[in-house]
Amino acid sequence: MDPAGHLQDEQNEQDDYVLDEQVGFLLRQAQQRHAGLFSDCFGGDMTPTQWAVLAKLAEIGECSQNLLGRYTAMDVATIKGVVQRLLVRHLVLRRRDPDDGRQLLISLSQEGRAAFDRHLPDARKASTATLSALSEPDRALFLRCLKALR
Amino acid sequence: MDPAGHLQDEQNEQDDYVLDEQVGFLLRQAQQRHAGLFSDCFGGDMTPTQWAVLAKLAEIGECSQNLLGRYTAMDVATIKGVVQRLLVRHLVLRRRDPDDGRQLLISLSQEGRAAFDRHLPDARKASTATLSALSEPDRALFLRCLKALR
DNA sequence: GACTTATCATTCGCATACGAACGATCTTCG
DNA sequence: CGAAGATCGTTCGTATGCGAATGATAAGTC
Repeated sequence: MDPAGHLQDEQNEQDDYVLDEQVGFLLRQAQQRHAGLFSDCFGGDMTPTQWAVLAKLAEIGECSQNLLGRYTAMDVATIKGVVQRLLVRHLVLRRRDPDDGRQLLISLSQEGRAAFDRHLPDARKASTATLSALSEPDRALFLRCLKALR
Repeated sequence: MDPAGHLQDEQNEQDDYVLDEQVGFLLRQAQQRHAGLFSDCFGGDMTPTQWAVLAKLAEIGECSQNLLGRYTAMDVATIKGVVQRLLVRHLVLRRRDPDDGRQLLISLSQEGRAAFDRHLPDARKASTATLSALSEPDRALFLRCLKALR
């Protein structure tokens, strides 16, 4: 009786784990795909994280490095490296907060503002290209879902 | 009434670029969230990529390192490192392909198989936890969308 | 004012990720 | 057979990403 083993608790669960159906695995691949498209649209000139910093600075203006990291979803160690690389390229400015000796204030340089303006169309292209496989209503729902599991 | 406020630049319809609405930015955060949940579920014992290799090997059996990388969506340089770390932990075996001197054949060790069996419930928990913010129908649609933009 | 706690930045170590260059090996074709 | 091209694995360099430890500074408490 019951040779296929429908013992609802154990082996049934064992067999239906398919890697290609798992959120994490799909999320990783989706991000890889987006990173590739992003690089194409930007001509390899900038990474998504670097762009995120520029875009956030353009949005809110000067900001402490720590807060900037929180706004752009980056660890303190990560934001440090990203800012460092943007500094080398003279796209951002860094100064000590005169009112709080702990903080570093980061802002867009003129070059950084120009880079933001110049690449804004590329950023839109990257977003559009990434979602191109989805229908218009699916895109909206997909973005809502993504935000929900943030 | 100029509800958008004062116009400091020639902004307007160009400047509706909001970082927090972009797919790439949301994808990155979703993956960060999942990585954290995954680590929690696994007790920090394994990374998502390492688990992907184990799960794929459990699914298809012995496999060349190169093909394994393609199945798990990893660059040749990446899969090399992941396999190396799994080798150190004795979770996988590696041997030269007797029929093709270029290839390395990777397979699960007994320990690796045991680790897979032991962690399978954790993997399910991680997937479920990641999607916990979505309704049941939304989960299915979300996964379909993720697969579509792979 | 002195002590405790909190916050910020830096650093280290480890683990993905990918492009590019390289050598070794297999396959194909002339 | 032998040269050309394809495939596989390795290595290097660069860029996220995170946990943990450390030192500097600020804020809160007594």
